[in-house]
Amino acid sequence: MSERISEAELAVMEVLWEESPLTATDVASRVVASRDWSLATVKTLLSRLVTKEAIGHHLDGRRFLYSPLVERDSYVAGESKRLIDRFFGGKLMPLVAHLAEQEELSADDITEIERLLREMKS
Amino acid sequence: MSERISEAELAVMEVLWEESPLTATDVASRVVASRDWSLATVKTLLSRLVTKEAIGHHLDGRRFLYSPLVERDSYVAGESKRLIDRFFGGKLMPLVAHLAEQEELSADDITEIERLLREMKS
DNA sequence: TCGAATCGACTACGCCTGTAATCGAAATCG
DNA sequence: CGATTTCGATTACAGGCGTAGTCGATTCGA
Repeated sequence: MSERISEAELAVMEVLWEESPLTATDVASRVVASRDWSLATVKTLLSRLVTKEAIGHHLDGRRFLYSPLVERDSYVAGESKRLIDRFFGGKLMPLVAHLAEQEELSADDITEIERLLREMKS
Repeated sequence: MSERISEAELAVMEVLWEESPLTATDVASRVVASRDWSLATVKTLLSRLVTKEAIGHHLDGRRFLYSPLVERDSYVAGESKRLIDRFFGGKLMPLVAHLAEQEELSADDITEIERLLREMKS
């Protein structure tokens, strides 16, 4: 099952998560906004992602249209869980505490989170 | 500044964060509890960590004693921030919301977080 | 129709990572 | 003292990753 998606590949995934299906050229032109890559590089990343079954492609005339097979939400969930498992014994609370200590959450942030939690309880 | 610590190297860091200074052999015997590595492997990881300046060593007789140079807290903070920046636009709230949606938060977790937030407000 | 552009496939190549083995110097054991 | 163990240092090597170039086929433009 799902191999790990690398940092560079992730930039490609983000593009496809935002809009799909896209051709390799379309992906490249969108990805170039954030990374200075050649078309060839983007093509390599696309084919590696196909191999990993993170994205799929189907022929449209003589080129491929690429689409994500992995949902952003589930990928993000997996990565979040990895982090929390590795560093916080699988518990979210210590993460929140940790972040709270590090960066100061604004009073508004706190109120917002509290509201969210209250909603979640019902 | 600080190069990235790899997954395997992290297992070594965890040992040293728990107890230090330690000799290579000591680290190896502790790390073997979780990963099935040879002493040689642990030594390689130690020397790579020294190169990366994630740990330091000083001679004790004819061997080295190794100690972390990077604090666990600041490393974890960095990794957490990376994740939150990459996936949640740098804001904590969406992470909490996300985990809530994935149902990775128990009712107890929520109560605990609420208590924590209340403390933080004062 | 013929050259130019484009496509996907394949190849390249250096660095990092995981996982060790080996080597020479030193120390310890007998 | 000589043999064995133990250290750190050096070397190894395959696979993944970042970053691309090249090639053969196709299609498009003139």
